[in-house]
Amino acid sequence: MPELPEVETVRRGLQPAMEGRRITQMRVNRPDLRFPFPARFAARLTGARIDSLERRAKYLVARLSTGEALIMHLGMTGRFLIETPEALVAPGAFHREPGAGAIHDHVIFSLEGDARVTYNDVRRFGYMDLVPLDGLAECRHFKGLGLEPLGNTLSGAMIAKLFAGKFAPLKAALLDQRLIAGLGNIYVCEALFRARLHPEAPAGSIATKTGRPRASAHRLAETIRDVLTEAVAAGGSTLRDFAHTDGTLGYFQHAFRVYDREGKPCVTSGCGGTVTRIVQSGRSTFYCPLCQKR
DNA sequence: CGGTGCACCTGTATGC
DNA sequence: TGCATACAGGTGCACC
Repeated sequence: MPELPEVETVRRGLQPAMEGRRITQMRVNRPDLRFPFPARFAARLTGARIDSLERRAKYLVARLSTGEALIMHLGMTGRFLIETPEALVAPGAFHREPGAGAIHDHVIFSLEGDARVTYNDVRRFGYMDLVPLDGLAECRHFKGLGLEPLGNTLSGAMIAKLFAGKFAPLKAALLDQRLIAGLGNIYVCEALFRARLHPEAPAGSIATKTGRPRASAHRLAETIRDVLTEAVAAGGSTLRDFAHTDGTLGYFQHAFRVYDREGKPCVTSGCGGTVTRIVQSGRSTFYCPLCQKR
């Protein structure tokens, strides 16, 4: 469930259960997720207080009282079950009937105040790591990460500078976390549609030869910001994997204009186009061939 | 170096 | 019903 809006939604859901609380017990049910857990993972977390829970791009970052940070990436199917005495379900978490299957529960945090947070990940593309707090930005996960699209650095001028001279398609450039960090397949499709830009156009085409922004670069910066802001406000998107959630996870999927709408009419009034699906670098791209120009 | 394609893993939907 | 195939929100790495 994990583009920026979904991760931010999860962060907000986990915050009350985790922030300011000490980890009293860790259960780690396997030696690895996508990567092996770091050495003595459970021991290094047990007894630590979580001073804050933050987000960087698609990562969750728990700052710990031990001088380390717990970094969590949700991959494709990572999600959290949150159980606290105050509420059995929190925004951004999934819900499960008591006693229901737990075969993909990989990590369980027990926290002060009888709170419990369970990390569940069917495909295990997610991972967790512990890194020193000092020099967090230089750790191997964050070094080389591009700009935060909801920060104050995203602008038409900045995107033009990043994309200038690139022949990779816009779709690929927007998915490249080294340039802009946090977009994924859904929100790239949606932002390109809103900016009326063709996903196969060369990334460099939004800039002049000298790297100055064209009008399309400004449009793109604005639509990225807009779609992410709206999605965060909606609590992210809930896709097929989460059909059995209780609905607290978000409803932005109802606002998709192109994603997963192959064969449906373009929503632009008077356009008359049909949403089309193509495959770019092995992943589905949805777009309107009439609205979106190269 | 820039760009592309596949591998990683499990579950579900679809078609024969 | 059974079985084969395609596809799914991500990304690290091998390869041209």
